[in-house]
Amino acid sequence: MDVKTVCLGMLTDGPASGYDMKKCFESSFGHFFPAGYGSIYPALATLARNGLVEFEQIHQEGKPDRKVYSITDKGREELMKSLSNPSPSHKIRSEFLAMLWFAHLMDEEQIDAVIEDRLRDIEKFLELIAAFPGNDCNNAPKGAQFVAGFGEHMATAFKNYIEKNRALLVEDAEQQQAVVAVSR
Amino acid sequence: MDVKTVCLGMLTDGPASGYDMKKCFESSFGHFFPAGYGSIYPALATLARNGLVEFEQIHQEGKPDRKVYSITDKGREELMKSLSNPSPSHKIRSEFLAMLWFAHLMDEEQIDAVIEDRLRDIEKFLELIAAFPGNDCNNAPKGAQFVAGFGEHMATAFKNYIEKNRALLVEDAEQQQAVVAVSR
DNA sequence: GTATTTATATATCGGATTGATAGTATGCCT
DNA sequence: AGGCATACTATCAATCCGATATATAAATAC
Repeated sequence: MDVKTVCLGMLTDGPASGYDMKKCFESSFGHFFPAGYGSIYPALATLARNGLVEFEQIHQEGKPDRKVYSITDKGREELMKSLSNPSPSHKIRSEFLAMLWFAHLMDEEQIDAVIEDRLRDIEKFLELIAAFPGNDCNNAPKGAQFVAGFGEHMATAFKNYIEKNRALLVEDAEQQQAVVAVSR
Repeated sequence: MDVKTVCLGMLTDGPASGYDMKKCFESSFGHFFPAGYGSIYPALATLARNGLVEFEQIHQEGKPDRKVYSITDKGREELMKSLSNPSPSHKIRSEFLAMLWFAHLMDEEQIDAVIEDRLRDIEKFLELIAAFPGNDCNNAPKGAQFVAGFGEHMATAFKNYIEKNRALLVEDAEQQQAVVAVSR
């Protein structure tokens, strides 16, 4: 399940260009599987080299050529093989949490700025996902609904946790000794 | 806030070897900022080259030599600069969600296997974090408590979401049409 | 009426990260 | 005797990330 596999999966919904896929990554996959051009184009090149996708070069007036990719039978087979992995990963990479681990080295203003920035980000994401009911590059809402619901659920949990526990970070050292457990 | 910066931060708590830091990444940072030897050793080499850390080679009877790193004043300065970034990132990379997006291409058994595997993972993580109150490589509990609490809170939310919504994934197409929104 | 931004499209590059592997020595279990 | 765990170091290929380059048209701003 790398970028190649996700591209392959997107193509089961119909042919698309690298540019189309980038948009799909932004709108639908962005919050749990981000990918940029630097991943997508090399992935498509490798897939084509291995015969898992094929493409047609389409000339357009006034716009750059499009390379429209389609999945092949071999590609469909490979995709099914990937989907049979029973232990797909789920990883977080958070500069936010890494930074706050060292909150004792920061001053209050810095901590507040970081927290407020994150809250804005979450709010923005919740708005984005609210205006997004099974609309775009994949019309099979079964998994899409589950994943969108997941995003909303977790973003809300994130927000709640920050709001209830941010005070912990700006307490001074004496008070802090009295705190035994993180509030829940 | 890359691996270099986190290593620098760890060293504010006292000198340590690459091996020590790996253990710290496993026990404390693993769930939100994973890093392996392939990241840590090059990071330490670069930090040393730039004078942000220094090290002492310690010979041990019966064991391989240890390279014990300490942070320098220049390193402390650099760390403070990193901690002043007001927009640290927070990213998820989930093969799990990417796979379930394509649930309509999978059969029920596969979906169940993937879900059960994830639930086991979450349970394992919750046990791990329960046996972990401000113990190891960083003795400043302010941020550590916040981060550990975060891990527990989010893992619980994750588990709850799966349990309440997994049925959505194995409904057949007709039923699915009747579902309007993801339950909350 | 010109300037800037946005949209459409391709692609590459340096640097960072991942996951596996390699090497070397001790001790513990069966 | 063989295998595995622990304690240390380190590197390599494959991949990924973020920024950047290139080009043109349409839309919007000033």
